[in-house]
Amino acid sequence: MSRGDRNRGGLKPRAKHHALHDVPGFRSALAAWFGREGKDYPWRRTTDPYEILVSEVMLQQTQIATVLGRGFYTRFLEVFPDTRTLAAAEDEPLLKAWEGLGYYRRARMLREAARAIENDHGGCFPDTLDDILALPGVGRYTAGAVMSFAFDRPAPIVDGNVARVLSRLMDLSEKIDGSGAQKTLWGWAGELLDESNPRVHNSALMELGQSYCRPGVPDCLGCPVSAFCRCSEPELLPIKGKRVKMTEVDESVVFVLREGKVLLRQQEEGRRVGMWRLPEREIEKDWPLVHERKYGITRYRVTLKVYEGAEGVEAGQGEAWHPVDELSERVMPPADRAALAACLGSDEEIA
DNA sequence: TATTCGTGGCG
DNA sequence: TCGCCAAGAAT
Repeated sequence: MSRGDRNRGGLKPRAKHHALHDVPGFRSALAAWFGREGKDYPWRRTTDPYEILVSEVMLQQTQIATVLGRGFYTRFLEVFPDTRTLAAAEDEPLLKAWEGLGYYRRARMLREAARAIENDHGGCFPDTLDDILALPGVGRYTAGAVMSFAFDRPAPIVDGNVARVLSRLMDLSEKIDGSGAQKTLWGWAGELLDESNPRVHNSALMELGQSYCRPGVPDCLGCPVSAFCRCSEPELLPIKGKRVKMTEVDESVVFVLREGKVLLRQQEEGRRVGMWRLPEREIEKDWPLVHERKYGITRYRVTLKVYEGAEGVEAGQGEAWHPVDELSERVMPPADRAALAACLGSDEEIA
């Protein structure tokens, strides 16, 4: 018995309809379900385009649970309630509000977007697709999201959720990474879009992708649009390209505690620019290894090795001594913060 | 087109 | 433990 047979045996109903042949039927089934079961997120309680944009940028490649559960969204809007305050933000408070979210370039580009709105649009958030798309850090998806969620204007969106939903719904057999498949997906999103109700329609499509039509094995029995779904093996869709292999790397850094201060180095360029880290150094033979931890960043599997430096260690270029009781105010990557906490907690053991 | 950019949670 | 990957965009 193949996986397809088992699937047809009861898990996934066979499609009776075709979404593109009964577009109104598909739209109403989707919207009706969303009306019943749609979740209540903070960004669904506002139509302020700035607040919507903040949520969308935060949610790029980041799970709702992270943004919501750890309070990033609410905290960010408290510190930067509008484009004017964000446009004027200094690096440190900006990155502090983003610390732990990752992809820190997003924060800088969000500030650039706020500056563009202040400088090029007189502080008034643009309400056309082209103008929103022109904002830094805003691509096709985010522009469509702001258009539909904030202004309730018709613009299709295709994110990971929608791509999964549509690839299953239409039984898309090609890899979704390619430009051809992307064009197809955006085309479907545009055809299916309910132009009289874009906010609800797009919200529903995305939420379907995170609930019933989730990655891996979906819950087709509860799915409100299963009658329209053409695929027989949803667990095999969408088809994705190969992932880059992880590369093992070591980072040897030094921990020095002197007169209640620790030595840190500010990242001058590249990833995590502006953030304070334990200084990478040539390690002397007699420095003891005091802590070791692994973390992943992009395609690297990093082993962070912390050695306790001896008397002679001095602050070099870009380095400074930071009082231990002020460390919470510095902007640091979670790995460095955790390593530092472990070193300060117990100087000797290797955690 | 392929790669880069973070982090945490989950099976 | 380890691979997978989540409301993408820029280069």
